[in-house]
Amino acid sequence: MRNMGRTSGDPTPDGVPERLVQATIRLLAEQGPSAIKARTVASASGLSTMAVYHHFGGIAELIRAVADRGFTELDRAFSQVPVTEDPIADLFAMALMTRRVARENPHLYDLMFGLSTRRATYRPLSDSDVRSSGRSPAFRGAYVHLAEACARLVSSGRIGQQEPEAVAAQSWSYVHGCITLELADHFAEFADPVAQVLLPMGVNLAVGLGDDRERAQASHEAGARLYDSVTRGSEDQAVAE
Amino acid sequence: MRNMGRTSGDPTPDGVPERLVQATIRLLAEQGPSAIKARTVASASGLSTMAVYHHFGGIAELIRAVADRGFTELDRAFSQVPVTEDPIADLFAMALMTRRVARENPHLYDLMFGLSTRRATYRPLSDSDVRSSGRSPAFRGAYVHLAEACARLVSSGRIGQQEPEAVAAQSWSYVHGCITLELADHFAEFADPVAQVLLPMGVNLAVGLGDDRERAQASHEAGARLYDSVTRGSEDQAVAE
DNA sequence: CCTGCTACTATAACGACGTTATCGAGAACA
DNA sequence: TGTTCTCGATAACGTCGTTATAGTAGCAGG
Repeated sequence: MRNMGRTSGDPTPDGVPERLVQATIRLLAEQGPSAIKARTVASASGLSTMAVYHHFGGIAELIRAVADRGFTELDRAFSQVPVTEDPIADLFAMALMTRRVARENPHLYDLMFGLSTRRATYRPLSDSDVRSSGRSPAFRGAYVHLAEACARLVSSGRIGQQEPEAVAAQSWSYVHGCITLELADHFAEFADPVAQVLLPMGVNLAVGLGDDRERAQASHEAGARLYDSVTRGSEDQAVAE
Repeated sequence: MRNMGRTSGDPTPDGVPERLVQATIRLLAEQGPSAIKARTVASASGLSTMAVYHHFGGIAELIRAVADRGFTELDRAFSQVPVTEDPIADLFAMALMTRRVARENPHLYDLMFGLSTRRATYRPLSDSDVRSSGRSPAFRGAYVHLAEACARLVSSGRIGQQEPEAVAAQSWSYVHGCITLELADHFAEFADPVAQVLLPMGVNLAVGLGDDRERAQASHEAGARLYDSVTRGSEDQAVAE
């Protein structure tokens, strides 16, 4: 609650809050949200339950910090996608990145976009952890990647003249909907949900936005190659253990 | 757990399980998921906590029954949409219906599609409440409306020849993504998320699937009229209190 | 050295929760 | 009437989030 427990060094801080957040993320991935208890995360971190309350204020704030960490990881995943001359390929690569992050910790993704962690509690949310527009800095860091890619797409003239925010909202809705339904096992009838739903739907959306089908199809393949090159290059460097 | 507490009368059964489910739904809508406790739903139903365990087995099963009731309401909402000669208009009306159900009880919608209620617990899910394909009968009842509309769309020849299941998955993903992001306040920048995101994106998806933009636009307006006629005709008869 | 202060943590406790054991009320039936 | 069963109320147990209390370590000044 007071400071971060570290005097210097920004990458991979080894402070107590960091240990609590990472232990919570690990419990979330291994045992689901029902395993997140004050005593559980404390003992998994080698600490007492008081550490949770001194550094975060309670379990609710811890969970919110964990969800925010999820957006930080999404931001880092988006940062690995290079900016090419094909905005739709970039968007496809970001879609596959989002799916990778979601599948690495489905419960964390559920926490990031669920309602229970936002306004469920009685907080007036006028605190300092919510800065300018009601969303956390980590969230906006990830969102600007999407918004900038959509802005590049509109300014390229490849699709019709329309608001970049609307394009971003549609792209985001399509990816988020696909991922959520896949995580909830609603795409069990598809052997390869990416090849059968996510990517064809992206091509359809691009065509609906005004792109040519051939170019959209080519961007889909370019985006898949972009994703492969990025993920193969870093090869589980994001896994912390 | 044993019977339904009623001897006859299928519509609006007044048994104890029904009272518990409706009390839970009401608490969910008014105070969020954190208000769902055994003592809370019991006292809200004028009963003791034992009623929950006699009829459901525990809070987890109650919540699952509540989520299933959500699909029952979605099924009933879809049943109110008539089958016209314009499948895309029908799909637009169903999309608006889904958004209406979701906004009537956002936390219930979150429960229906979240991960926490499915495989979070340690159940092997080989029970009898999951019948044929891993989904509840109520879910499949709602889903067939979507699947049949997509089958009508494909067989109409209006879009390209493609698998109806893929069309259904894409339609579902798009609507579910839009609704989820809107419920999580991620569309706060849009004054009218329906007119600015949901409906234009539906037109784009229809165009991407192979429809003409003019016909898709006309179906969008026809679907909106269809939705208005249905909802204005029943006018809060679904609200149980 | 001791003293006071700060930052943080462990221990123990309190109230609330999910769950269960036990028992009583009422119906069905012989 | 007696038996059995269903069902729900009461009370209890263990766990949870949270808090009060007390303790440890480091540091400044004497």
